[in-house]
Amino acid sequence: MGEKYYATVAVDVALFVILHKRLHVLLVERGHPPFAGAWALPGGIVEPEEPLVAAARRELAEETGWERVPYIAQLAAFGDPHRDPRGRVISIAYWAMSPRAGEVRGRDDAARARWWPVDALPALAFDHDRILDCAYNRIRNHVAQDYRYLFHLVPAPFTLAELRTALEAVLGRPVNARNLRRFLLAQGWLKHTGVRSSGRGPGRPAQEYVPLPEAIPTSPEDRCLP
Amino acid sequence: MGEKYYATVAVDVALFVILHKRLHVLLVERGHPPFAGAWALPGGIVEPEEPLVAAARRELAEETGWERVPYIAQLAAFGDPHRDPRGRVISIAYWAMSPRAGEVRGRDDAARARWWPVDALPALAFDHDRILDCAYNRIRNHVAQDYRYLFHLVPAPFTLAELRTALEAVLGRPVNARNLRRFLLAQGWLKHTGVRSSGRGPGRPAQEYVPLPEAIPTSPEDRCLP
DNA sequence: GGAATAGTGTCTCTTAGACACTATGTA
DNA sequence: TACATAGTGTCTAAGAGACACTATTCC
Repeated sequence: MGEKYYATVAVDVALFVILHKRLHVLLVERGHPPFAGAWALPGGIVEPEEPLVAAARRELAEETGWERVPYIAQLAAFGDPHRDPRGRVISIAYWAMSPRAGEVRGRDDAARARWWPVDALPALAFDHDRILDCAYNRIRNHVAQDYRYLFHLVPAPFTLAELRTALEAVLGRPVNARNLRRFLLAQGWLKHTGVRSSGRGPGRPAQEYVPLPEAIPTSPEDRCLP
Repeated sequence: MGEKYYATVAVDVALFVILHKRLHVLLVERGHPPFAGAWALPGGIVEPEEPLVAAARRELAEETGWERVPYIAQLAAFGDPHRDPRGRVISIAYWAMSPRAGEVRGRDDAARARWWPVDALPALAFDHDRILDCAYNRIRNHVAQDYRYLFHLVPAPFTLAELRTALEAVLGRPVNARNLRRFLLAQGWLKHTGVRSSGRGPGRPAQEYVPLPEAIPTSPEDRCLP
């Protein structure tokens, strides 16, 4: 294998959050061609000495202004020969989750960044619709298989109802409250903080919980993926 | 994103088969530096106009002499800045399965290719031990979650005992024959071919089955991954 | 007959689903 | 009080695990 052929290597990131009881993803508006004015996943070129996941984190930080997202994992490589009209670009896609869903500032004042509900997306640049499809599948499957991933989507301390709302947002279907409660409490993942949330509208106040540190899934970064 | 930086893009493939009731993977002996003489996953550079999975298939065909493996899926991208001493090489790894486990011929007479049991591997070139670790995890998780993947590891027609042997090889632990049989027959995945295998040693001959075409998992190639 | 492999009957335990019920807050 | 949300008791059905049993072949 002689280094015969070179391609551009980029990263793109699908960052998911829960907003207004719905699953949202971060998109940025492109300021330059190609696809100027279209919405796209945050991303960019990998630097020569930069690990892939570091590039993903850097691009995310540049778009959000946040220093660190608590969970990020590789999604897949997208390398269709003509996915970028400028030439061959292989994109390593990542997916990430954050319990913070506050203001995001764009890369500069020209570029806008905002949260979009995953079930009402705009048209996307490049093959980002495919990437996002893939990422959405991934987060659903992961969360469905291990509810502990919810701890990265819901800020602690949380009530069991908040966990359920997040789960329903990710799965896109209602979840039986009784069964979820029974399951979560049986796992021993949660520490009960005597505190009760109250004052938020009518209804009985709920108990608040914090996840045990060892129950929080660690970010695989670029380690082995299941 | 101006095309500032270029890297070499390669593919590597972990092809799994069942051999002598054990899970094996295809490795090739490197003929040239770096890592001359060491064993490595089959792989090579992606051509300019070549889709990634096509490159993976091509490299596999060159190493095995087989035209087509029935299942191949993307594993992950490995892009550590110094994983290749010659410079920056991003490798897109694939994993594949085949029910054929016969002779493989090397790329040429100089390069050897052979099957290695996954639980007794030699030292590997580059970061291929990490890739293979990842691939082994992947096949285990996939098969454990959906036994239909076994149809790509066991040549049809097969007996339920053959399926069980393959499953045990992949999972690395014994599986209860009664429960597996009950489960498989309940799924309606199998068509009973009246044929009975016989003449192979002592014991009652077993019924033979063929998987229904719609029960055979299709190769995702580069479509969305779960 | 004995060894080896294929296949069955059936009990238990765990878990998910469903749903009616009670508890405690706000307006 | 009515209403909304939190939380409990409990029946049911499905599936996994275990294990003793029968069936059919080769030697």
